[in-house]
Order: sequence, then C-alpha cells, then structure tokens
Amino acid sequence: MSENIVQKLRDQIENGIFSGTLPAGKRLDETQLASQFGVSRTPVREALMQLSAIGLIEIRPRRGAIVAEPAPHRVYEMFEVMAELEAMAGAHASRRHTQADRTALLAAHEDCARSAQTADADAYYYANESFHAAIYDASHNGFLQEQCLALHRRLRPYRRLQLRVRNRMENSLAEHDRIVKAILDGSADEAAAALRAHIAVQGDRFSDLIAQIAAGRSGVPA
Amino acid sequence: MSENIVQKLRDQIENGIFSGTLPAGKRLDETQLASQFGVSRTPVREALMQLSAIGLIEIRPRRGAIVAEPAPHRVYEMFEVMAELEAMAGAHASRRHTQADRTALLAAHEDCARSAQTADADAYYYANESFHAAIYDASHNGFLQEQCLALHRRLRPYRRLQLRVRNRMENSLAEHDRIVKAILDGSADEAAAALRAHIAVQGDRFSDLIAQIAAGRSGVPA
DNA sequence: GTCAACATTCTTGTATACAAGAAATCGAAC
DNA sequence: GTTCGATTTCTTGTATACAAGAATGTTGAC
Repeated sequence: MSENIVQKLRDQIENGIFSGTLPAGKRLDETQLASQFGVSRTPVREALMQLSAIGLIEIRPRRGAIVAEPAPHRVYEMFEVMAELEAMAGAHASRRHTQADRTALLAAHEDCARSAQTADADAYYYANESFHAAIYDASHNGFLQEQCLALHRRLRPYRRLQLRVRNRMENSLAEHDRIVKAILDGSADEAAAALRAHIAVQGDRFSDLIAQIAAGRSGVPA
Repeated sequence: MSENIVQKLRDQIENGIFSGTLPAGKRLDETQLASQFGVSRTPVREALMQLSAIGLIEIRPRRGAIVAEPAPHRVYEMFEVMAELEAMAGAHASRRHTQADRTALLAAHEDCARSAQTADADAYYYANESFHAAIYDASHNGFLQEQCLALHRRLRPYRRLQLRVRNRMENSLAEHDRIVKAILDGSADEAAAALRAHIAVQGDRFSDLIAQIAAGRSGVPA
C-alpha cells in the first residue's frame, strides 16, 4: 500500500496531461494537488520529480512545476530518434527472433488488420502499440526495449492526433506488412528501412500539422 | 543557493559511485547520508530519486536504496544502443555540420592526438569526451544530443577501464581519424559505420573483460 | 541443537511545521 | 498617467516528527 501513493499520483497527473485536463504550460501547484488528492505535499513533490525526470513536466527552481510544452521542432527531433531506435529494434528482431516472437508479432499484426477493417481508430491505436511492443520484445535487447517503450509513451499524445488523417490506418497497415515480412525473412536492413520510414512519416505528418496550424493561425483573423 | 543542495548531493553520491567509494550493491542509508552531508533526509531522498531515475541506483520499496549493479549483459546492451545513437549522430553531423562544428570537431580531435602522443590516459579520456560531444553537437538534434550525453555518462565507469588495454589509445585515435574524415566529407553512411564500429568495439572489450574476470575467478582458487 | 514465532529495533514513507525566495499588489514619486 | 520600489502574500525548499513495515535477534518449544 505504501509507495504506491506516489505511483498513483504520478499516473493521475500523467493521465491529466495526456487527456488534456492539464494543458501544456499549466502550472502545477503542490499544495493544490496535495489537497486535491488528499495527501500531503511530500508524495506530490516526489511524483512531480519523477514526471520531471521523464520530461513530461518542467521544474523551475523556486518557481514551481509546469506541464512541459516541447517546441514543435523538439518533438520532431524525438520522432527522428524514435525512428532510429525502432529501426535498430527491427534489425535485431529480424536476426534474433524466436518462434514465440513470430507468433506474437503475427498476432499483433492481425489485430491491427482487424481494427483497420472495422475502421476502429481507438482499437487500431492499441493494437498498434502491441505491434511495436512485440518488435521491441523480439529485439532481445532489454535496454533498447525500455528506451523504445519510454519514448513511444512520451510521443503518444502526438501520435494519437494522426490516426484521424485520411487513409492513415490503411497506409500504416501496409507499412506494417512490409515490416513483418522483413523481420520474419531475417532481412535486417530491409526491416530497419521499413521501420525507419514508418516512424519518420509520423514526424513529417506532425510537422505538416504544425505548419497547418501555424498557417491557419496567422492566415485567419481571430 | 537553494535546490543546489539536492544537486550537490546528487553529484557527491554519483562521484562516490564512479570513484568506487560506493561499490555496486552498497546500501545507501538515508539517515546516514543526511548526517554525513549535514542536511536533513528530505533533500537526500530527492537526490536518491534522481539517481534512481538515471538508473545509477535502485530503490526498493520500503527496503531502501542500493547502488545499481547492472548485469554484464545489460551493460553490453547499453553499448549496443550507444553504438547506434552515436552512428545516428555521426550521420546527421555529416549532413548538417556548420563551419563552427568543423572547427570544434577538429580541435577536439587534435586534443586527442596530443594526449595520445604523450600517452596521458587521463587527458585522452577527457579529450575523447569532448570529441564525442562535438559530434553530438554537430548532429543538430538537441534531443539526440541529450540522449547521447546521458548514456555516455552512464557508461563512463565501464569505458574508463578500457584505456588501460594495450594500444587502445592508438587504435581509438585511428578510428577517430576515420570518423572525422567521413563527417567532414559529408559521407553519412561511412560516418555511421565508423562510429558504430568505434563504440561496438568497446562493448566487445567489455565483454572480454567480464569473461576474463569470470575465468580468473573460477580458475584460481580463493 | 534447531527451527519457528514473537517482540524489538531500525529504516523508510508520510505529514506537518518552519524558513526563504519569488511574485504580485499597492503606494508614492516623477 | 506611468514607472519604480517596497511590502505583503504565496509557494517552494528544508527540517523534523510520527507512523508503518521490514529485518533481526531472542526465547521457547520440539
């Protein structure tokens, strides 16, 4: 029961950030959070520090914590790194996968296909997470797996926006197909290239989105 | 002056870990550390949590913190990831470097050469850090730079052991030469390959070292 | 003599009190 | 009317007190 208070707080605040209840730039008052969750400031501070370590919030000395608001170009940089890490995971997976890995990867892939067929964006979203997790798993590099999961998680809110884009699900599924084939074939370079492209396109789409928003803002008078 | 207490504690403990004063597996008693540094337990706890976030120590609920003792294969995994991140940084650097980047990279390279000539392992060690930092810098991807610096730092104690190995400095310098040429030439693939090899060899050497120690331990009766 | 259970002690986890720095507001002077 | 400064208030940073769980040692029974 102990120490889970911090964990719980961390998750709650994190959810608040992902769900938009706590928008970027929002100030996080320790006292207020403490009374809101019915605990003292101590565990709140610890939770905030953990979130700060992940990069989700920013703690400015003596000036409190705010929800981090990474500049768009920073998010793009993160997608660049993510692409490379995924490519690496794919390359290793293609060389090291076991029979169990094959099974898991194919199962996740079929889940994605099902969700795409019914055009269920939410279901696709979760199936997609499992798909990528299966690749990390098959890389048989525990550290790489951790890094990928952490970054994947951190980019979640930016990826989520993108499934709305027209045909994104179909395209994504086609890309998955190429990835699966390469991994099961043991073609490390092809797997890496396919994954690199699969992720890079998300960074590009994110950039487009930002550009659109910027254009919309400056073009249309408020 | 405030908040630096935590920073200071973090650095002190970190130094203790790197220097071996706090060996892996050592239990870190909050009360003891607090009285040792003349502060209360609160900032000590915060420092420990930060170190835990980096992965340098491990906090077991209700059972205190111990200096992390990553399994050798985990360290090897970390070198694998480091190799890929450095390769990525090198590739980007070769495409994006500015005149200032060239200058900085060459200066760091020459520093390394000087240290190697005088066979000054410590000096080489620091020059080498600057050399790699210059590459991260030239990648013009701030997030990648942060990730590289963090991992580089975390692998520091394992890298440090290796300069003692015969001819390691000369070989390292030759590898640096290849890397510099590739980056300044704008040959992204060659830069990536050179850096990947440069780091991978360290992982291999680490493995050899572990194997040697294991063999020595089981071979020679205590 | 050994094993198990209970009690004691030690350490962590949480709450609260206190101190110090930052921000905001109010007032005065230009 | 605006700007600069001081005071007050609010929030964070640190210390300490208290509670709860884990580890260890002792005692008793088999």
